[in-house]
Amino acid sequence: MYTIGQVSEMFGLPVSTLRYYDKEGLFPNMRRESGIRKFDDKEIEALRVIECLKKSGLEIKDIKLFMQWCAQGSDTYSQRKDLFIRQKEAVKAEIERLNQVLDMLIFKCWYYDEAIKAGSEEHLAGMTPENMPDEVKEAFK
Amino acid sequence: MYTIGQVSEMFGLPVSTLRYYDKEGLFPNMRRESGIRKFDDKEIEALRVIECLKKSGLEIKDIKLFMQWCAQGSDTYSQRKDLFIRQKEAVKAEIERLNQVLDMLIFKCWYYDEAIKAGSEEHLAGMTPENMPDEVKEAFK
DNA sequence: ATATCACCTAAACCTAACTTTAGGTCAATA
DNA sequence: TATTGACCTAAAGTTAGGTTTAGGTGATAT
Repeated sequence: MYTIGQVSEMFGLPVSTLRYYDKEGLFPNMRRESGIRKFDDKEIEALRVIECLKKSGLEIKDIKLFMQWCAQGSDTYSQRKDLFIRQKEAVKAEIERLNQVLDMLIFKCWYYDEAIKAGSEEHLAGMTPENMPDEVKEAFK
Repeated sequence: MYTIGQVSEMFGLPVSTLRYYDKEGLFPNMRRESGIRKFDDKEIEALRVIECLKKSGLEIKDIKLFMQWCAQGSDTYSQRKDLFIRQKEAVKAEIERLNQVLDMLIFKCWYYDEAIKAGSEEHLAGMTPENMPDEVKEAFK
């Protein structure tokens, strides 16, 4: 059982953010004592899941839905599982996209390395992959 | 030499977005003919870089800076390279973060699989890694 | 000749996810 | 007793990255 200030410390989140999450319905049936929020283990675990789902790209309103499913009990297991499957695929896709971006960035680092060495970019204009180090070739498409 | 409509098609970006980028200074000294924007190869290449830097998490105002460096010539090679190095590290870090999120999501998929099989979550409360498949263990921390 | 189409601008609008502000309660400390 | 500190609310403000609107120009198709 923690106060909002303690939870803020634990998670490194501003108090205002926790209040905002609560207002958005991310902690359905959180306890209160004379108006003051009491974060139980259930809310702490919820917050961990919130952080995870947020990082996976889910919006607050959809996280709210998930939390409502949790409050509804075992009838919603498969909806919850499906959500996690969707987010899993979304994160996989995002990682793939970022790996392509990474290739391009690796190429650009090499490109400017060469440009700095030569003092100009001119010789880099009609470049073919043969003249590039292996790690850079991939990025050339 | 392309019109804004052609570039919109090529990149799958709304015309309004291209105008917005221009207004934000992402195409310094783009040509115009009687008021109408002309996208040359330089701008097309710029747009490719813009897409990459955006996906790497760079803000528009910093992309604008980069484009100004490009317009300034060879004096700014090392600043440009440093930027790409920074973004490369940022993307690497982001990929790592997402891999952790992915672990958690894999765990949750397994968790709800078990819960569905058993009809309840009760037996999952005091779980230790031994009872989990290999791919799931990592996510348990 | 008129209507449509692609282009233009400035300015208002939009959305998500917070953050800030202004004002208030209550308990403990100086 | 007065003030500090942790909590509360409702409502307004903020930011990034666009999108939409309203009004205008000029070339081509009917």
